[in-house]
Amino acid sequence: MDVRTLCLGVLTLGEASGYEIKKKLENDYSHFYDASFGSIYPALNRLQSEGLVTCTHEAQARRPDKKVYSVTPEGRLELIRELSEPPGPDRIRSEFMVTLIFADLLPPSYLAQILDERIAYYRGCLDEFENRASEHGSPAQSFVSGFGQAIYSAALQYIEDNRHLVEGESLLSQVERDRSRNDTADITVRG
Amino acid sequence: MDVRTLCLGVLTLGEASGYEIKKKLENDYSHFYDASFGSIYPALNRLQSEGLVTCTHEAQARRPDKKVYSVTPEGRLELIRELSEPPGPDRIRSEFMVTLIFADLLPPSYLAQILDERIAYYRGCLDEFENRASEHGSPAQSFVSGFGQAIYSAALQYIEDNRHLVEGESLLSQVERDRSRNDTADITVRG
DNA sequence: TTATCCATGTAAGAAGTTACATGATTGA
DNA sequence: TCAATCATGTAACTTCTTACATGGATAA
Repeated sequence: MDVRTLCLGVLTLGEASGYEIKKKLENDYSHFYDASFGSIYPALNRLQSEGLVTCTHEAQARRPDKKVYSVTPEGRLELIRELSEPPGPDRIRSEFMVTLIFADLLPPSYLAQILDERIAYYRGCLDEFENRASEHGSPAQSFVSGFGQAIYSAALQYIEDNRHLVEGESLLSQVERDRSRNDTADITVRG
Repeated sequence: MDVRTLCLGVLTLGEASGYEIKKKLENDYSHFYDASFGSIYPALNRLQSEGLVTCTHEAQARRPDKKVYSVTPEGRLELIRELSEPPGPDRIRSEFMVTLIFADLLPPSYLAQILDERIAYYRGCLDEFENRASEHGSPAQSFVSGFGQAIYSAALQYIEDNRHLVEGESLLSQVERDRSRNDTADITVRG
């Protein structure tokens, strides 16, 4: 699976320009894959030279032509062929988790900070998932989006429940800190 | 975060050879990062030339010398400096999830197969986590391992509960199939 | 006897990112 | 006025993987 296949896939969901493909990946699928312009534009040119997509130029005032790509029948076949290869294992690189392996070397205040930031990040992702919940075209897309939600939700819960293991605090002081942090919100202590 | 930093980190947990670093990454941390020999060995040589690790040669009969690396005080400082950079976002590439986005294009039997395989994979990972549960050196390492467990557990549960969305089966036929699949095991239908 | 483990290393190649070039429009 | 959005593209660079070279020991 490379950027070429990814573009071919996005285009089967509807015609789009390179720019729009990038946005779609950022907004909808960035949790499972991403790509930069520097790889998308060459991929589209290659797909076109292979006859897997066609391109129509939309002239625009004082701006480069918008090149809108559509998948050809051969392109659709090629995508199916690619997707019929058994998917490789998920590849994850988490600097965050690697950092925590070495938590003993780092100051507790710094650890608290990156844990807080990560929690905020997951919360933001979950909010976005909920905002987009209505946009899903197919059940399959609901499945994929729901998977992301389930994972982030589990990650959030786990970090909240277990951060004391890296911060080296007693459970008691943990609860105390939660109390002061949430003093304007509901106070819930999870079991 | 690159392989160089990763090696430096693993070596702060105890001296090791390149080969042993690779094994340790495979066994303990492969869910968050991995690296091949082709990147580990050059990284170790670079760390040595930078004075961040030292190396002792253990002669071995009819086999290349085993080169055992240890972190120097400067190496430890350098690691702390690296880890003090705020960790970048997690990068995930999941061919599996990308494939499912386009489930509509693929035969249900194939989808069932890759879903089954993924479930088996998660089960295997969870078993391994449990087998290694006793080996954790520090609470921080328990945290990291537990995080992996929490994620795989959530992923497994989600796929089992929602696979009908991609397989296009009715919930009833789903339950029927589970029944026949588990006919020698406990039958539990999750709500 | 066949595969896997042990043990290090290099070179070629794949795949991607970053930075740059160009430049008007629109909203804060 | 400052940043972001729209819009495509190239070139240099980084980083890692794969395949190869070498080869005995050991377990199935």
